[in-house]
Amino acid sequence: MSLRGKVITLHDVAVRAGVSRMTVSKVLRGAGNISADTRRRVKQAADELGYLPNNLAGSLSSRKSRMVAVIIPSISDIVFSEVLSGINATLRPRGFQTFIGESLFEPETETELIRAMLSFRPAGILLNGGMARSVDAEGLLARRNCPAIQLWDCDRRALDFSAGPSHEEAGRLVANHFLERGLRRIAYVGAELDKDLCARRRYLALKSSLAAAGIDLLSVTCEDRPRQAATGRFLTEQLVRTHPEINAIHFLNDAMALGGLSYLYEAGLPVPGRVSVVGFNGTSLANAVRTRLTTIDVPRTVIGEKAAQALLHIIAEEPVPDSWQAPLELVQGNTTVTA
Amino acid sequence: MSLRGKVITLHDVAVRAGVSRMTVSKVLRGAGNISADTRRRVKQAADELGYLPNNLAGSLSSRKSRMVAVIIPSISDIVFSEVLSGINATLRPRGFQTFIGESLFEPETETELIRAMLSFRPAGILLNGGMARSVDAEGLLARRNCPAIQLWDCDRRALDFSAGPSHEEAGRLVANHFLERGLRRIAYVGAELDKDLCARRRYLALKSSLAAAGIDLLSVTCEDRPRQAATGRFLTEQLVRTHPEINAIHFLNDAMALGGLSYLYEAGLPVPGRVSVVGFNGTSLANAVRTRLTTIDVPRTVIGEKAAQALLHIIAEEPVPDSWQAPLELVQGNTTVTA
DNA sequence: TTAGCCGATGTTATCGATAACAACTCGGCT
DNA sequence: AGCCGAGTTGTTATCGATAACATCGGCTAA
Repeated sequence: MSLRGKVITLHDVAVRAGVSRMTVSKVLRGAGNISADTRRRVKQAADELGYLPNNLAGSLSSRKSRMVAVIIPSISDIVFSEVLSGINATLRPRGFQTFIGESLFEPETETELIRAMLSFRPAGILLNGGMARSVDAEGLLARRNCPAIQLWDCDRRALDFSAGPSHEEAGRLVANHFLERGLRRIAYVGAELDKDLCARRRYLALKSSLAAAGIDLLSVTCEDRPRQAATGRFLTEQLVRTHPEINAIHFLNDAMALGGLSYLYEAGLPVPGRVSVVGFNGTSLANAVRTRLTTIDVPRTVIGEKAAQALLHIIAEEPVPDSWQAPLELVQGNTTVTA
Repeated sequence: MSLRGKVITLHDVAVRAGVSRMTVSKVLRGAGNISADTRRRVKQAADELGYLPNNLAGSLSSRKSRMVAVIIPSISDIVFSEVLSGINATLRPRGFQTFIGESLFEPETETELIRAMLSFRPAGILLNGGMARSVDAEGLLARRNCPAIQLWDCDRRALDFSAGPSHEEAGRLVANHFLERGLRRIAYVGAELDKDLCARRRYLALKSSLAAAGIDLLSVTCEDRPRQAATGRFLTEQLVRTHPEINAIHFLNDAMALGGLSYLYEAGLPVPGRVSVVGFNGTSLANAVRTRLTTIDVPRTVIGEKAAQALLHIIAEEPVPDSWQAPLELVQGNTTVTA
């Protein structure tokens, strides 16, 4: 704490403006009835002194806060950053500031973040559904004193509100897409399914939908590599080497699918002639040029907006439903044939 | 604030454990001399009640905190997320929690974030250098009461410590790379240079290095599109249409370079035969497969680590230098010819 | 025996704000 | 004149913790 000079408090502003601390507090919060003249003097004094309110004291006293905690698994994953931008777009104009924590899909890290965030008594907390949650974290959330909202998962309702897609529906959509095109030698490529339970749910839905059609889904996954392009490429190479008969692949997300595609191109396996590919998320759609990946588009920004709106309603003590299910759209690209 | 039952405070734990509040406080912080028996009783009581310390009160009273504020321009930009992971890797084991804010390169948003973060009296604040900063933000930082560290910019020393590359050096490196290969019809492609002052500095260094060699740099930029692949592609198309003579392009970052490359391939312009391409950051190196972009690799994670280490030193009141300059390496790929 | 010290625990004041209510001014009305 | 109420400002208690110091047995050393 390199203190540079004296810390300015309400008291200093009050002395300078020639009023009481309470009056300063009211002016700066815009509360109560204060004469225009006093308001001006107080504001000027605060400006001149460079007064910065101490939120620790303010929130402690009022038992209110305009801070919203958001805990996401990975800030580098475009999916979550777009959800976040929807959240920010909704909350900032209402005077709330979001503080973000990154859990890296680690339950212990998530638990520590929840503890750290809740101990600042935020106005609300938004966290990602569909990841393993520690017993401690469950306990913290059970005794929370602010609204809590689940993001990215609508299958498993939890907390005060859930906003996200049905991952089971996503798995079924992919299954139907393959089946409609007569593809029967199907593989799934993913990573970190022990951590990303939403992805796991998509996988299981795909598997069981195919099983219902008498098809056995081959899965190639690993738990110790990130859910990214390089991993998609690596696993695809393994898959093609060991199971050359495969003619359709569903990837955990678009990033992995693009990595897989790069290998397929290089290996001279025509897409979709020889192998059909489907991703998930729709993050690739923005930059799609030569390769337009067939994928399931998820309205990422809207999910953030809906979650934030629900939070605002709960704070305002207005009734809200228990969830919002994000619509999914299977977008036909050129990595699978048109039906 | 959906309060669920009573909020548990130190008082409740104290009553349950049959000791005073102070004793509970000491036990839970691991401070002072408390008998093993008392410690056990207090911990058990806290567990049973599900006690969660109120950081607002604690930090207010002790004037200390283990929260570190990090404000980055964009959480979706891999560059910053890797810097952040270096920060987290260093701070978390030391018991600090980072709270992240996203400024979107907007000075007003950054100002509000600085205000919001500082009003919680963090143990330190890390912010991105090289973006336009409002007068208000400068004022807030000037009167801050915690160490402040600048990330990603080492040319313009500021705050208590700066960790980042010299963007001027980067510009010169690219200029030399082109000159050594006899390339003289050179263009720069970038976006949002009014916001991203580091990129602007690289651009200016490139421009003046080339000018010194008698070469006029052509620049194709736009201020209202993001610094991403799609923009790189769009601008490259414009560039090629209007200036077909160009035979070397430096892009603001790797993402834009990859976008540009996708257009060059499609347009049938061989790389590097017809056009040489250089990026910046090194983010593409991880996933590089067919196309290995020539780029300047920046040790992104290390920058975060150095910044965090400096913060820890300052907090411990140990002396630190005023900056750490990140080494830059121009990595030869296959988008420029080998010298 | 008794001063002195140590480990263990409690007491009091304080951190910097806000809630709730008290008090005061002033003009208008009866 | 005296009362009322709107508008304005101040007083007191409180939020939930920690710092600093006080207290209190018991045990050691002179």
